[in-house]
Amino acid sequence: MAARAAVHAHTSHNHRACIEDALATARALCAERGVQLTPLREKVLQIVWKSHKPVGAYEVLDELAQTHKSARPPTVYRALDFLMAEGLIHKIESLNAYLGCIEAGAPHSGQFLICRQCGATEEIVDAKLEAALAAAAARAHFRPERKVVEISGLCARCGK
Amino acid sequence: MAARAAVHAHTSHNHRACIEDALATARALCAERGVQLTPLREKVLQIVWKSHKPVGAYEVLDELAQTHKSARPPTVYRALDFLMAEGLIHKIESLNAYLGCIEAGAPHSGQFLICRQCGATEEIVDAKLEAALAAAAARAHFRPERKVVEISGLCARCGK
DNA sequence: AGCGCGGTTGTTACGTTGTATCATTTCCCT
DNA sequence: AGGGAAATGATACAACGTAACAACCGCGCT
Repeated sequence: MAARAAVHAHTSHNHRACIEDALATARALCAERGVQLTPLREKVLQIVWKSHKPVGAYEVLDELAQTHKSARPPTVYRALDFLMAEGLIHKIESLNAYLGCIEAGAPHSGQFLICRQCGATEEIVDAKLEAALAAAAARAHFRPERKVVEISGLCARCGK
Repeated sequence: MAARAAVHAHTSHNHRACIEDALATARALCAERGVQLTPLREKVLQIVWKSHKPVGAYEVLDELAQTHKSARPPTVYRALDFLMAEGLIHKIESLNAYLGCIEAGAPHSGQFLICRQCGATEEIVDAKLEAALAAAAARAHFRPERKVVEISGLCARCGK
């Protein structure tokens, strides 16, 4: 799959293309892996990608229900679980909300900058930070499996 | 307040002393700050410190209700909010649970190693990791306020 | 065609986590 | 004693998440 151009949550960009890019990547990945990106799952992925702000499961449900009358909580959670398992979205633990992954394909725990003012959340990939996490775990003889890194504060735009 | 000896969640230690130490530190800190560590709040703090595993709010409620018949969810959440505001406990976001803070006094966002097997959760203080977090935020011109770092996996004992 | 099977979705009900709101009590200060 | 701020009591509800079973659907097999 083509590497997606780095898009910053707080900068303006063609978000329609941003969504399409994410969906195309997802379709390619799922085809390659032999897993089913069903219409329902794709719709949920699209809803999560509607913005660069984490979106709650029940917010997804409300959106989904507009075109999919039978949608219920399990409908949404199953789709979200699938998308997380395939590394297409992340859960933001400190918000109980979900965000499209900018590096789909390489399964990873993301690192996030969450603006408390505007809500925009940027996924960052920082090798030094990753190394520091690994080193900290190693020092305690701890075998890491999942790493949650969520920095809340003010983004460049809101912090001025 | 005296610096607490570094206690590792997974190593055996005199946990009764561990609790007493935490409570004494809390009493001293609150007195110094002129805030009220009421019997109710102290009881909640003690319950959170019962183990080195994060404890859910409703688990605290069940314990508390045994001696405090009028306890309700708001009772517990208010006490937990107070203890967090004073830096005496942390919330573990990925578990929706609470843990006693080993560095009470210096308000900080903790860094945690959470064993998925035994549940023991160790708070670590890693300057390099802290620096990496700050650097990552600075690179994005992001002003950090709260940092959530939770590494899940297997502790030294369980990972053997 | 009919059958069986795994994966997906539908459906109902419920469990867990967290809050809003207002009343009441407590306790200090004057 | 009275007034006010902080803390707690009490009721109700909102938000987040899951268990369990039924129904459906595509596909390979005979």
